[in-house]
Amino acid sequence: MSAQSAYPGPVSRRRLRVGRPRHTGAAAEGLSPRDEIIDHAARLFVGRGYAATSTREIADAVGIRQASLYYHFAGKEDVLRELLARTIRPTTTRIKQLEADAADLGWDVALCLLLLIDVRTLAEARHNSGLLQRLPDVTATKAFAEFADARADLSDAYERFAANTVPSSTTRSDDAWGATPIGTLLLQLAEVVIAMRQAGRPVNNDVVRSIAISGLRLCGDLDRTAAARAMTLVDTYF
Amino acid sequence: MSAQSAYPGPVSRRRLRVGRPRHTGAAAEGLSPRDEIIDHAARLFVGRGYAATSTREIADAVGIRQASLYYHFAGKEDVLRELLARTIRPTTTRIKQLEADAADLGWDVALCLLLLIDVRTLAEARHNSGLLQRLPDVTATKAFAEFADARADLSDAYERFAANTVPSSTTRSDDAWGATPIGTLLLQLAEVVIAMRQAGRPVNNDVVRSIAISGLRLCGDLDRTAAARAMTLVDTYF
DNA sequence: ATTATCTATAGATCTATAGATAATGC
DNA sequence: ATTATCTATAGATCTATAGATAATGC
Repeated sequence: MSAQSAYPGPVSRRRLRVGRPRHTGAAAEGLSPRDEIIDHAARLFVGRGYAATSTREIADAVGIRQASLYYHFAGKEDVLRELLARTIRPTTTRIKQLEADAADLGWDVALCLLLLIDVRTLAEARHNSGLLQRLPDVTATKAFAEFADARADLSDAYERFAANTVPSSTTRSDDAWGATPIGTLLLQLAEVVIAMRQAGRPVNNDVVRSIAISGLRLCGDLDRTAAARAMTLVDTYF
Repeated sequence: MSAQSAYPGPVSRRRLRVGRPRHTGAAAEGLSPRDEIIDHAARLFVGRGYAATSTREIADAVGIRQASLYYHFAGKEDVLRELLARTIRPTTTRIKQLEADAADLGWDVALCLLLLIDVRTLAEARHNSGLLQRLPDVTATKAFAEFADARADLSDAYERFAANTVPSSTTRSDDAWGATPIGTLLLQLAEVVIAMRQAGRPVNNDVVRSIAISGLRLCGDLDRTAAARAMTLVDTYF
């Protein structure tokens, strides 16, 4: 109690940030300014819509002036671009590694791992930003078109993993899904967690496991051991 | 061929509309101006989002000036209000009649009829406007709050019909749905056609029948004859 | 007279840019 | 010097209102 006023000690140690202070004293809660913006934008976009959220509302939430956003992002759509990218980036960045490891792991385990990484990314995002790709005001943007390309690459990866999991001739029964590629179905399977979160249902570990098992079943593989093995490995990849 | 030029006969009969002509010659295609606005607004709201669609875009699509919208609607949100109302109005207006007829029809048939009217309303709307109630920029409006009240009344009606269909003590098994009322589940069952339309899958007669049967199953009734009977009656109510 | 449009515009945004400023880093 | 903010503002919307106008109806 006596020493703390003698010198600028740890008590007043919030002065670790370069740059002019914010007009609200409010500093980041451990996040970089960029991540702060992303976080508040995600909350507002998901809660009120993309087009309906102004850059001013985002800035107010962060505690900075509207114009200060433009130091970190080229514009509102650039914020959206980053948000959309983050919903699949953890998955897409691990495709190569999983594909290389698949010979050792088994393609069925690798496929489950891809699904699990995808599901957990969507499930653990703070604000269900996976929802954004379903909003018409989002799908009308250029940023979405770029995201759609990246998502198509992910769909292709699912397709390759599925093709290696089970001989293609025995994979599919031509049913109501028609000619929809198995990769598309697997990606949509992962994305059911978006609807679950929207409905307010928690995505617990049982749900995550069920999705992995269902993914194998879609490929015609009824063995559950691969899914169980993937569940034990997912943390090392994630 | 000879008499038609002698007097202003049916050939030049497009001059049946009162009011100043539109700057584009474009007259309505059989619709009232109000319905024209509703139709184009639905297409644009569903395709690009509510907040992202300006009143000018709607007016341009209709072929009138932006300000002319305000003769027919109090504002943009009033257009949304009418669009949302139309997604349940055919159903809600028939609740009383169905409830009165239920003693004769049987409550199971009446329940199926309510579901079928609901489903066909959503399925046959030109622009999948049922989707609007899921968009964040829509749910943030006052118009949506009013719609939510009306939709809650519909949910209550489903609840009553379900309660009369099967003795309540045997109705539900307490499963993953927890304490969700059966009326809520039935309404959400009807609304699956929104997602089906969004996914581009056609909502044919088989789908409609399946939904009626599923509704009875949710109530614990495995008899299909009530659903079949409702299918034959639905056109007389719709 | 009534109806359904039109023109013109006010006032409130909203996005983005230009340039100044107040911190820390070296 | 660098970084991250700030202030001020231009220019482009966007919604809604006021009042004029060009049809038909009576």
